[in-house]
Amino acid sequence: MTPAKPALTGPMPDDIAPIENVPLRVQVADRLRNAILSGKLRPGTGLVETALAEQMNVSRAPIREAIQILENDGLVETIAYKGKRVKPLTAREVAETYSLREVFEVMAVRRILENGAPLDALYAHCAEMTAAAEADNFEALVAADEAFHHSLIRLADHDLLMSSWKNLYLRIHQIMALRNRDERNLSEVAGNHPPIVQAIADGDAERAIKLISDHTRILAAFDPATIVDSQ
Amino acid sequence: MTPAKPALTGPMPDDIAPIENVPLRVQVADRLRNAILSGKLRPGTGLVETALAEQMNVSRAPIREAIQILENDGLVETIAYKGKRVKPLTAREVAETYSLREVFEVMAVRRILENGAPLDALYAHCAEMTAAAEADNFEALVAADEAFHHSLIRLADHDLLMSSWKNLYLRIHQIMALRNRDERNLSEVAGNHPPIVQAIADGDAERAIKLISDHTRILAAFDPATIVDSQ
DNA sequence: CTGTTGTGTAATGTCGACAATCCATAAGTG
DNA sequence: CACTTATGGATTGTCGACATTACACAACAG
Repeated sequence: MTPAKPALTGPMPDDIAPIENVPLRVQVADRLRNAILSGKLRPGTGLVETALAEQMNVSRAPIREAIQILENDGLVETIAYKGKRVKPLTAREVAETYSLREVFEVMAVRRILENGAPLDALYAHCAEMTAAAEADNFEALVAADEAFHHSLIRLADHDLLMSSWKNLYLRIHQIMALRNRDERNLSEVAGNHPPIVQAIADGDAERAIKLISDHTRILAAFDPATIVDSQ
Repeated sequence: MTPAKPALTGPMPDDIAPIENVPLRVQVADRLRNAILSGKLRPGTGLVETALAEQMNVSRAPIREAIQILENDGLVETIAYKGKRVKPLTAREVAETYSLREVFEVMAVRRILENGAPLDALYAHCAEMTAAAEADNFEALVAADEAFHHSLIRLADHDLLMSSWKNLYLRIHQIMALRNRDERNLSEVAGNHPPIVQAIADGDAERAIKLISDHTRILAAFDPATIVDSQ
């Protein structure tokens, strides 16, 4: 069926890394996004195109487009002829972000219960969390927690929900970076998740929804003083 | 308390219409958005910057930024170095759009029930719908329906929900424009709404949620043949 | 001193030109 | 004939320069 191909085209290490042709605007957007999400660029900080352009050694065009990308992400806002700045983060916005997240995750659980889905990934991330908690590794716990919730959304098999959730989670990253290190008991956080998976596995809709709902709501508690709301 | 101000600053007709300084990119984006939402630009249609620029007598910069705005709205997608096009609309996307809308509206009802809100606007829009149905005015009915749901979301007092819903509703506009005129009985559509308001007024959460849920789900029914999905 | 009016500066908004990339098609090669 | 390699055209990506706007501050008038 498939005739032998010429020998010249030998097997090639397929991780030779194709040359990524990432447009400048994307590179710029990624750098700025990282800065914002890591809290290095605090809410209210002004973003001046010319300054950024000079700093990054590119023209203003990619900078403008990058900032627009971040605007789409909801991380930056523009005031015509005045300037662009990292979107201020009010206590209200934080609360709204978490409440919408709750709705998204409940929706995911509902869909998983209705349509079914393999729960292996969820179990795996639970294990990761437990391990991280025992090792007292905060970073790892946070990563595993995000992986858990990401998997939960993915299993819901709903592209629009996924993209909406991802977009929302950007702000959650920002919020987490801005607020003081959570002094919650690590093992408590880790312990919250397995019952959720169990309830889903049991097909117990009411319990699963209540658990995921409570869980995301608890995460919403935050210290308002850490949020910069500069004008 | 307030000293009399100099007479020179007399009362001024306050509808003197401030000169609107709408950036070109916004004008372009609005025009393109209208074309897409009204179905004149069908999904899959390629958007060539140079052509648009010449056609609208502006340079490519505002065109690019306008297209990016539409990308944020989820109406356009870009393929690097290849082109931009009106995002194809698959049956799956349509279904996802409506299911997410359902979740949003249920969330709104929940919040209204929890926090309370004046329902006058909802009653008013119900009346508009009834009138439109009696006059057999399809356009007016659609407008009133949107106003009803918009008010519902507004009453939930949740900015993020509002912006998410608005963004979602853009696609609903597009879908409605693309699919054949709904042959549903106008008065039936109009009649769906008052019970929802009544249930909210009664504080009957379960009924209100079921009604709004059923209502939005019914709207999701569509004729797949009318959706263009040109690869 | 209060309020108005000018002016300058800094930022965004817009433009036209050039560079980089992809795709299709044709030319070349064993 | 199968496959590779040029080549051309079309499209997006990037750049630097100029236009427009808004704000702050100074100068001025009542």
